Amino acid sequence: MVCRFSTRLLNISIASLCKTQELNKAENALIDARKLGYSPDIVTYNTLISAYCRFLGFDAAYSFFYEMSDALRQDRVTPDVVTFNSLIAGATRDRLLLVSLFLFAKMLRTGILPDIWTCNTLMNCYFKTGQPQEAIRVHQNFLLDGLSPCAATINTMINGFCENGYVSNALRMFWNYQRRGVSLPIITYNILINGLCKSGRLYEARNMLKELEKSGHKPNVITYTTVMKCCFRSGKIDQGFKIFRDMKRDGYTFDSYAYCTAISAFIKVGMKKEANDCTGQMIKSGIRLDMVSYNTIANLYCKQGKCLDAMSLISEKGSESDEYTSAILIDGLCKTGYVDKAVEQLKQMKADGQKTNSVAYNCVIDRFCKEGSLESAWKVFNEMDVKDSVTYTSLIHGLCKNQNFSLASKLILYCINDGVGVPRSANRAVLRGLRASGAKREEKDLKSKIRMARYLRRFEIKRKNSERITLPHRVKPSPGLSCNVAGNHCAGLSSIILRSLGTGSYTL
DNA sequence: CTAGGGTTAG
Repeated sequence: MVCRFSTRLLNISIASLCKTQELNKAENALIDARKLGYSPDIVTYNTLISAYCRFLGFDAAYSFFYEMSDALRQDRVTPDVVTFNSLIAGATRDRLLLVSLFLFAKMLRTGILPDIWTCNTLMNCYFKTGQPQEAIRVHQNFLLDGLSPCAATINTMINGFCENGYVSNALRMFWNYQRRGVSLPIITYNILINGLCKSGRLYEARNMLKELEKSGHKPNVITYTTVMKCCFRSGKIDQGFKIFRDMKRDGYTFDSYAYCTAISAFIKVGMKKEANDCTGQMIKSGIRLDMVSYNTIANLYCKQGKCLDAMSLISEKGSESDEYTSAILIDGLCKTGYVDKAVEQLKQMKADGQKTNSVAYNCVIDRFCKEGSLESAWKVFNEMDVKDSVTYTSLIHGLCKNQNFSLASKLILYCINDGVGVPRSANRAVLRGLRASGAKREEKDLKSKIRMARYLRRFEIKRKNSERITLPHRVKPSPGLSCNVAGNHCAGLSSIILRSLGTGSYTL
């Protein structure tokens, strides 16, 4: 009895240390507890594994799991379905599809029955790696094996559809449940509002918000943050700030998502005082500042011309930084006249083997263009392996500034052929230049091509918005692939693994 | 334990 109580106490302590991201302390607590003769159970280990996955990545979690295998044996603790679900979720977070599938196979082989959360996590993994068809297949196979979907299953599907551009499938699923009188949690509404906003379907997003209110839910911080962000990205700036003020008035607790959304919008529209005040509030509120919060603060510093402060903020804090951090700092350097330093940083990034950061490159190219150093801009341009709309826009404007309208015109044609859209302002600058330099025929030609491309794009958006995945036929369990787990035939499941892992290389 | 919102460039 005493022992059980101690284990629970240990688990609670470890869980709270994990929550505050004090993983070293959590692990030490486990080590100390074992020395003192307390016995951790599977919950203790699961808590640590999922915290490792979340904060340090899958590799760290898996090494921990591996290093702990002796301890697990000594404590007579065997991994359970939660252990594997957590590991699979960790692999999913790092987009390691094959690792997820491998873990799933290992789980079945160990004789642990998957549950509905295994299904949710595997589906999520397929959606996140851009394979909605396979996600649907997982779903069907799990239902076939007798598991019933839970709310998270529906949410994972709806969200996965939205993320992969099949908002219509998501909506259809939502209305199907709605019609059957299934009450869906607020998360479902938030997912749909976000999906509709991001695909530019603002009218429907608005209706979904009304639908949420009809359902009896009260919009939460996430709902408001989603809608606020949607306003900013669609240019309804005042409406966005109104939501911000309403949230404050109604006493919603701001988290770092809400703060960062508002702060970034303030910065973008040049409301310096508000940006500063809001940042001050965020810091004073005592919420834990994560990487995105630091990126946002660094961006504020840079936009105030204090990019050296931004750099020391990031380096003081030590560890975490990502491609946003580099882009923010490099842009800061460019805009305060340290282009050479920015170029140095680009080289450093490449040397460090970081994944290509086109935003950072775009910042430098744009700076060179604005300075009129077209040659330097081309040099950076040629070092990029993925060019995008912003890259071309900067160059087009740069070329126009240098009176090289025919090359600018060629770039626009190249973009049209490649399906890369550039803003109207870039098109206009080139057309104007061609006209002024007397190239009437070229101007007319370009104009009609731009018009045609615009028409085709609108058409494409319309088509895409109504696109739906057709569901595959139900897969019949095939006895040959049957994987008998504790008397349960996981036929559909094993076929998923075999299909994805290829033939022969893995035995179940 | 596992699902939803936030940060960069023209």
